[in-house]
Amino acid sequence: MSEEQVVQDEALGAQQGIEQGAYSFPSIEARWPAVWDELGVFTPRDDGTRERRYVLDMFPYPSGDLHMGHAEAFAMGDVVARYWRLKGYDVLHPIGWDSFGLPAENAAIKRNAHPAEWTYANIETQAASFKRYALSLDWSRRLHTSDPEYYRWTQWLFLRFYERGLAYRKNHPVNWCPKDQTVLANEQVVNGACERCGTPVTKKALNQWYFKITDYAERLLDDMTELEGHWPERVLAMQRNWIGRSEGAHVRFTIEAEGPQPEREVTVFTTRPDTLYGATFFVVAADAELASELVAPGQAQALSEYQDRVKALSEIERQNTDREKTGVFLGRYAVNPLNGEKLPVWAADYVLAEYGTGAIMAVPAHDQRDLDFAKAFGLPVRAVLDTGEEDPAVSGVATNGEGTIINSGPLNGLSKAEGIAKAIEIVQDAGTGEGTINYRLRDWLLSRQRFWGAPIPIIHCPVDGEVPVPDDELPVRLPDDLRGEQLAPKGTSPLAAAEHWVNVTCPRCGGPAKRDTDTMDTFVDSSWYYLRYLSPDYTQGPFDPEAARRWMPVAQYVGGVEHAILHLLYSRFFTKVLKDMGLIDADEPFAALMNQGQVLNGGKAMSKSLGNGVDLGEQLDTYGVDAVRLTMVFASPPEDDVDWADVSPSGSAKFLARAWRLGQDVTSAPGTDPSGGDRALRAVTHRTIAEAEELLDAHKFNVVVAKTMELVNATRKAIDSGPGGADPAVREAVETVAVMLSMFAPYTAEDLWAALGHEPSVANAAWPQHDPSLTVEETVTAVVQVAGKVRDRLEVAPDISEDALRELALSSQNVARVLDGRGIRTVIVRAPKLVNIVPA
RNA sequence: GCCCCAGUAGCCCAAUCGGCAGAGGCAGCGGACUUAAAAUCCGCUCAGUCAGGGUUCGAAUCCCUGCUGGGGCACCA
Repeated sequence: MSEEQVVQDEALGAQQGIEQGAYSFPSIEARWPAVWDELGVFTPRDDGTRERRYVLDMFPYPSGDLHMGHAEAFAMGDVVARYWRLKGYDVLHPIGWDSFGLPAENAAIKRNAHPAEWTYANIETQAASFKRYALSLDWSRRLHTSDPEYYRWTQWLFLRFYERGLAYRKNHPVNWCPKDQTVLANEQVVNGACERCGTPVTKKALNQWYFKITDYAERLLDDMTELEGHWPERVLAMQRNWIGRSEGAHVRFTIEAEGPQPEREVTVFTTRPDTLYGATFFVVAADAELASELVAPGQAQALSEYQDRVKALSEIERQNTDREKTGVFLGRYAVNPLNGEKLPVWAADYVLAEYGTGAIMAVPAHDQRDLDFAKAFGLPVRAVLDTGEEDPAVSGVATNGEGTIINSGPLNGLSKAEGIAKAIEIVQDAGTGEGTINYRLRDWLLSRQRFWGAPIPIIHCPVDGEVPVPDDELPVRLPDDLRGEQLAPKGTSPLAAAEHWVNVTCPRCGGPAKRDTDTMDTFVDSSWYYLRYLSPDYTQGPFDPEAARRWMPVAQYVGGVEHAILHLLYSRFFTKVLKDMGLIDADEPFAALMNQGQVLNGGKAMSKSLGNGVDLGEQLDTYGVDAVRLTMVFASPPEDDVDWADVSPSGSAKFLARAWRLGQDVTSAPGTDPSGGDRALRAVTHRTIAEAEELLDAHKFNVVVAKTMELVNATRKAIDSGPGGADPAVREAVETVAVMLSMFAPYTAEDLWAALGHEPSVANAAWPQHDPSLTVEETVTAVVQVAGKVRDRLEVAPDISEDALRELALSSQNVARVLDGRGIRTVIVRAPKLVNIVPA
């Protein structure tokens, strides 16, 4: 018996299994998964016969079972995947797990186990839940980032980045979470606290690995223009903000010799070179090496005490912008290259070591922070910009807007913009500066002192220094004999304790050497997983470049807005590097992005601490998969939050039963020509199809559900009190309902499709073509307004001429009565819908 | 403090180009069916669009101001 035959027989069996009468979601849910698997409905053909579309949901982290948030996000992605499949695209919709990460490690410590045990057990639980949830996924491409066959390629990519100078190590003060005992990227510090556990972050100087994402700042920013209109505007805004491009100038100031200290140059970054003449002092970041280098011997003690005070502050205190300005004079003077003026050099914590050059020229008259500092230490304030506002020295309010430049020699009389251009010209000619662009973006700190991640494939040799692990020795596997307490955070990586693992011979000189004991940030794993799906078994590289050419970029990416910066920025960075390596053609990984909203309960995010969580499994048991999915989609537009207390899964279940019952009332045979069917119902059907297409393209899924409900209502009416269930239009309508529902309620739709006498799967049905001749109204209601108020309605032909409509409107009794003899000033005609008569 | 988004029936939400404020659902009310109830079916009620001003023949829609809610950034020179 052929495989096809088996499938058909099973489908037939399923069809016969449908009982007349009640809609019962448990039996429907039991009927179809095996059929879908058998048919391979959701495996892309990848043979070029159809246009390819790649739909991707952000892959889950395996912490316990799926929750309501997953249910929402994946329901949305599945609508897109299923819609595109109906439209005839070859859809790739894969799934996998982001399975490295801290929670697994913490669980392992608690249970004296290996993180893999907890991780893979949770993955199996989630996989089963995904299958129950009837997502149209291609399971054959499943991946887990913690599999050696996956992280082998994460390590391979690290080495390619290393070769290109994009991965490097430096000793530097970094964000440190005292609780998780690991470093954090800037992106993982929220309001001075650890994004994950909320512990206030401290600074610690450590030798750490970085990716040089700053090399790509400009492209990351510029290429956003091609995402415009396809990504949520706020995500683009957040990324722009994070990259933080600002135009200005580098200006070199000479620091005069002082005692044993020689003369040297220090560069500042400023966005306002037009105010150079207003500089009255000079400030370097207190925590930068520069401060210690510059300080005159007599002030060294004072600086050191100040630095201790600054270090004692938590990041939260430090970031409080209301704080009094503090600082210490360094006993040195900087020479303003424009006017030769000597400016005292101070160290202060309001200047950030990380931004610009870590040194600024202070222009108190036109910068509020500088002004606050000047006031605190009695430094002079000189206005060089006349903005018409009160003198900042008097008002205490810095004037930073537009104005005319004064007290500034060659810049006098110029506007702000002219002054900036002129000042840059002057310093450039003098060789003391140049126009430049500065970015707020910092390099990505990727090393972590934790166990459950991809080991950094570097060997440290006392002779050869950093030596990359040769490609053919990848993956550098995690040792599998560390468990429980051995994994506990101690400030250095737990891997350091695995001596048999750490001690190796140097690949270059053969001498004794040690492995790098840090692991990579899990965001490295997730920065390229969308490529691995394209050729999950490929062994010649992280992915088959040919497959990437066929499928990239992702046509629709779906996920939460919480990744607006982190994951999405990193993935964009990886894509650009891979393009530079010639491995892919795409500049951007995700052509379109949809952020689904959160699922709330009673106005609040669900959380354990609030005790207001709604259990997904219980919802599925009570209302059925389809009702939960439909509720998610129908509640609001995808990007809006859904408050589970405001919606009605029981209502959804009722509707699905109502739709399903239609199938039992269709008495015509499959394949019946609808053309002789009830005209009114056909009009509703075809209008629904036409509207649904536009609405789906605009992601207004909730409205598509509403339109489907209308069609169900109209069909019910046609059956009960219209032409009856034998009318061919009724079959056409119910078939359309089945196709529409297949995007939101796959089980019910499949059952309905079978009840109509069709072979599975409805997911393979073609998108119905709407017939425009059926959607044309025979008459339309034209509204007649007098002075904007509706005074009459006329039934007219849709193609009525303006003149004819004007005539009709003007002869209306109601209009004459309202006008009451007044003259007419003008008549606006918008045929065929409206006439507005404006009285004199 | 700065920036962005959103405010439409009791509630969730619709409303192409500026053209009848209402598609759908929840809740509520009434009716049919039933010995009764559930389920099902049918029907009904409900706002003038956060407030104020402007543009327009005409504004939920465009502009300005404010209020409320949500989000982002926050000593970034």
